Amino acid sequence: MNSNSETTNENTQRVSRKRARTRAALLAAARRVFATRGYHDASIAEITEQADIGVGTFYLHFRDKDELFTTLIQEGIQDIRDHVTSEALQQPFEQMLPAIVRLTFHYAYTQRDLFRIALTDGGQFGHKFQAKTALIEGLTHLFEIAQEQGMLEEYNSDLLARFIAGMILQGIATWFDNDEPGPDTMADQVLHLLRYGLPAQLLIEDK
Amino acid sequence: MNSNSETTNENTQRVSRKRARTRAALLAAARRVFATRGYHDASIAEITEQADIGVGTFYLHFRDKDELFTTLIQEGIQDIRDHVTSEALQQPFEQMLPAIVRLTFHYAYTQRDLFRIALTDGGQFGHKFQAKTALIEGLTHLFEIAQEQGMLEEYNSDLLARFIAGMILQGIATWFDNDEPGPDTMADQVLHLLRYGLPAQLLIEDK
Amino acid sequence: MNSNSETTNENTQRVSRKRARTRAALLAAARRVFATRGYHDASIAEITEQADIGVGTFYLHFRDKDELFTTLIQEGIQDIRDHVTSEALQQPFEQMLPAIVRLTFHYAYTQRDLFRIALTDGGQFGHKFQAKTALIEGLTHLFEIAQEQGMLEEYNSDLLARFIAGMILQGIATWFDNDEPGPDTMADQVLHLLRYGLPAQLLIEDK
Amino acid sequence: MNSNSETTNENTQRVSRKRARTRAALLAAARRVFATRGYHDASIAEITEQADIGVGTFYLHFRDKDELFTTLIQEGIQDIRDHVTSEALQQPFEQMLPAIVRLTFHYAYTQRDLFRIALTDGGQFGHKFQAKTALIEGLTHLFEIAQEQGMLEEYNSDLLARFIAGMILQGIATWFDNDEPGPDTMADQVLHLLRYGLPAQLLIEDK
DNA sequence: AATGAATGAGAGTTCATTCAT
DNA sequence: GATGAATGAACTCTCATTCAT
Repeated sequence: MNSNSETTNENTQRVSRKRARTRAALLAAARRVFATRGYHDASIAEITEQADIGVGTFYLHFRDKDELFTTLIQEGIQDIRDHVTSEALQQPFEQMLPAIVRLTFHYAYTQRDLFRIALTDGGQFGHKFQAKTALIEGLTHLFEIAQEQGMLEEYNSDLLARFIAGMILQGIATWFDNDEPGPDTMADQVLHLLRYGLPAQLLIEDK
Repeated sequence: MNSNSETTNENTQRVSRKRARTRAALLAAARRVFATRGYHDASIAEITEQADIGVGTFYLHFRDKDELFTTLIQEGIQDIRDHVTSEALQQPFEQMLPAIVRLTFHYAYTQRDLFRIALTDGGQFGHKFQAKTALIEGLTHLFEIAQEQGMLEEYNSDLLARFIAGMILQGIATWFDNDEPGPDTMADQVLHLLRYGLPAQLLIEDK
Repeated sequence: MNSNSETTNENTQRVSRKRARTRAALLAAARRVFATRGYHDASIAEITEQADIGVGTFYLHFRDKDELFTTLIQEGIQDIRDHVTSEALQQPFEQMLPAIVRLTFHYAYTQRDLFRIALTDGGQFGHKFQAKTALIEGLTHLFEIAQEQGMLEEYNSDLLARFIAGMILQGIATWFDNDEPGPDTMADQVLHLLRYGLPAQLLIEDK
Repeated sequence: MNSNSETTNENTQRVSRKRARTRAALLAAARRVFATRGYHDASIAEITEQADIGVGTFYLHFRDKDELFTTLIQEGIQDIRDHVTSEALQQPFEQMLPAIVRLTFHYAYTQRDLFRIALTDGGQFGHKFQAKTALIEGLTHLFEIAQEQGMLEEYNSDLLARFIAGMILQGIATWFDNDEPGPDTMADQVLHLLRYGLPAQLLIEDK
């Protein structure tokens, strides 16, 4: 009996490991295919072919193409978010914004293909999820704390978060065509702009 | 003969006016349909139906769906670009950046639906054209001139242009879900950030 | 202008005649294919191929396979019903039941393939429509009138209608395997049974 | 050895009891699923799920879906046939027809779901088996004996059997939508019609 | 020039059946 | 013997595009 239940257990584990491997193969293939073809021109057939599994198997793992796409993006973004969050939280509060900017550029650089997919095709998915949402939320949270401490009084913290997210995402989008400059330069430039702004001579307005 | 050629001429004009009206009806219908359905779920049939013309007629005006989309975006963007450029050029150089920011927000606000289309679905069109391209180019040009005058020495002007375009586009994207805050507040916040940056307390880094 | 509008009118008519021909070709092909394959094993591809039109064209005429099937049966049944009804109504009331039985067998014999389809596969369509419904309704109506005149007091008129419809349909079903005996013999036998019943010796019951 | 072979025997019995239970569970589940979904929309997956066994196990008991369906119907019909036959044979010949009619309605009423399946989907199975076949055969046999005894000379006994089977099956089909009236009333009405026929006033024909 | 019926390639999806475990 | 993940043929249906009228 003991051996029997152990065998069953082993089998269960083996089976679920196999399942997980198939799922992972699908996600990896989807990443490649979505990146080269875009969401709509990517066919399930091509994805399963690249993953070297049968078409029908796809539907054992994902309800449909939408769910595959959503899962791919969300798991990828979640992964980055987890890393960025845990590392940024090791910083004292004053160093957190630079940390977030640097870490986001850093991880996004290693996952440029995922961002290409998310930013190119993600918009079609009714804002349910978005690559940018996580970033905006994190920054908003940070700025709200800063406001409670009397800083940033002139700013709407949500807008501010969006602007900075916009800068970062535009920086990431630069890598879709060109791998240079790398994440460090990107972060330097963004942080310099945030710290010093532009020369007053460029910002004259008469009312 | 004279009268004959005049008649022909009149006919030609009438025909070309009719053609132009049909074309305009198609573009207007496309704008509505793309905005509600997105590029891929918009069908030529629905567009022609809304424009109250036959399906076949569509192909007398546009080679295919892609060309319609591209034309719609490009003409819309060109229109805004023309306005922004001509008005900004009336400013002295030092007031040009604020003018561009304000004017871009201003015109984009009146054309939110076009930007929704361009930013949501535009990414799929292999970077051939992009809503952001015009903006980035304009800003890059401006910053290059500033650099020639010895300003912005610490910045890569192309990157700087991208970051600021990113801020503006993210501001515009805010309007996809919510009409508030309006273009003036948007511009104020962006310009404030560019002028004063963030408090040094939020930007401490130890090396 | 006159000639112009006439031309348009002619075109419209020609086009709609063409449409009708295509639709008729589809119904005829469907009849053949459903008869040989049964509803579920009949594919749209085979039907359109037999009708010598493109697959897509099918969907200009029918929403889906269900609608084609339903239409096929209903138009066929309606056709028979119209004939039977109009001819039976020319009879005095007392001769109506024999007329209905004879006419139903008569027309059904010429449309055996349609009944094969309706009776073989029709059951799957949630009783929304049925080949038998028309017949049962007509008979029920007749028997209700007879009851108002004091006849058939021992009978439930709806049940009676069903039983007689059952006999007739079973007679028709006989032709699915064998063309003999023809409609006249069928009607003779049914009417003889209805008129004289079976010998009392076969129907003894002790309570 | 003795004990060993006994053990083997016990095991064999246990295994075959288990097998039988699994088979019965499959048939019961199939009955439910076919009744609610119809043959084509019933999936093996749903049947095995309801039977609480693995999909693969299904194929250890039945060659395919067709065999399951055929077996389900045939075993059910055979069961009724056995009961009806054995009970009817206890009657003297003259009472046999009423007995068959009553018993058939009686057993069919308790198995309405099976008849729904057989009559709704059975037609698709190329007349290999049919719910009605058994009934028609039995009646034909009866009428042939009656004919040998000089009765029913005006009738074709096979046709007569079909007509009466048609009445009974139509009566049973009434229960698919409505549980009323019960089997006794059904039998009463059928037997009354067979005994007395319809009033001559409804059956006038002029030649 | 304008029309819209017709086209058919190609998509997503299902499910009876197999077979390694 | 029992399992259920994997399979892939086959299906229905869509829609950009064509072309006879």
